[in-house]
Amino acid sequence: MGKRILKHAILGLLSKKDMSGYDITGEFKEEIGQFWSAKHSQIYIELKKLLSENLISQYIEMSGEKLERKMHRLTSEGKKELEQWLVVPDETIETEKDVFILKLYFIKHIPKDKVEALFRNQFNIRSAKLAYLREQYQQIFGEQHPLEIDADQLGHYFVLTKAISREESYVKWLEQSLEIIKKREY
Amino acid sequence: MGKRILKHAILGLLSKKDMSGYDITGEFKEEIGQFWSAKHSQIYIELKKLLSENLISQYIEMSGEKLERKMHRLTSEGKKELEQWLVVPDETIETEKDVFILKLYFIKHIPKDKVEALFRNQFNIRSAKLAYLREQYQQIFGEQHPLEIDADQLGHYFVLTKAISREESYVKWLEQSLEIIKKREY
DNA sequence: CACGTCATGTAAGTTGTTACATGATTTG
DNA sequence: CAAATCATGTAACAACTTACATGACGTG
Repeated sequence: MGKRILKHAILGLLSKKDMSGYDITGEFKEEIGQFWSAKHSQIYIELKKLLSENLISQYIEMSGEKLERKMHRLTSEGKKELEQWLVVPDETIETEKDVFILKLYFIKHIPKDKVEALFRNQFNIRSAKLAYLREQYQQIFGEQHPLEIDADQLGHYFVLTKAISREESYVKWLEQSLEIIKKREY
Repeated sequence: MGKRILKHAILGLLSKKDMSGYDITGEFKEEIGQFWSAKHSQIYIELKKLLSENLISQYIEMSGEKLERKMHRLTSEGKKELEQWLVVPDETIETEKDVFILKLYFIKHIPKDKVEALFRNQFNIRSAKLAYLREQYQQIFGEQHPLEIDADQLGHYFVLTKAISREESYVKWLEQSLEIIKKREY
């Protein structure tokens, strides 16, 4: 048996408001997508499973004349399942896979100028991500003190600050490491 | 077509020295396992594929009287394939999945005392990991200056420092966030 | 009216996990 | 001699990706 994380991620998203498969797909392109995501093809299949497990119910909302939005709502069973899952501490943490670092492990086989190009590429991607996350933070929380943040927004606050912290640390490490590369003869 | 990352990870590991499937499994339990890993069941299958693609060759080494170690060695084709893969910059970065943060996003549905327990659990796991990584660093590099590290060890150096940096940042964020949780009434 | 987005789904293939299966070697 | 580790493999299942497939709606 797998850990059924997508199942619970969807239940969690539906706990905020009713959503269509399309809406859920969109959520995974926002901040929470920094920590979990799935493609629409997987989401539609999972929604069917959740329906058959009676954890969610479905109703149709019309978007215009003919375009159907299949909306999904947590059942009380679904809410219970979510609440139970949330409080279980995870004993193991999965490998946070990172192909760039994997490649660096084999740096011996990369020509020096190519190493610098790889670093610059990562630096650009990570910096852009960091800038985007900081902008999001500004827009949502501005200069608000964490103790004054609305309870409804607290989850969002933690996800954003964690993502920002992760990228800040990544960029810093990239800068330091590139300095070392540049100074070394190898 | 997938990105065949395990394929290239194995080619990379074999570029250092000949290894058995068991050895490779072991490597993924060491530092590089912080950034990529696979189970033995997947590794044996991948080795077969690499053999059929002529990227590696196989020979038998005896370990005792009857116990066979099937050793694998990069072919020149395999080395070429590795070197080509290493220099291609990755334009997209995959989601670094983290179930703890996913759960936190739904903090609204977690009782306050359980939140603290979840945080403490993560703190313990991450701190232990950090301590282990720092110990590894000390053992391998001691007080050595990064500019004096042997070229053969440079990949190892970057992987270790990145892992340490990641966990330091994680632990720091956990501490700050737990403080906020404790101070808030919610 | 073309293009981008909204909206849902299936099919085929790849990757990854857990469990099943077996036997040898080493160490206390 | 028991338990841990060494060593290799297969089977079944679960998770994930890419491509295929279709059609509606809104805006310039």
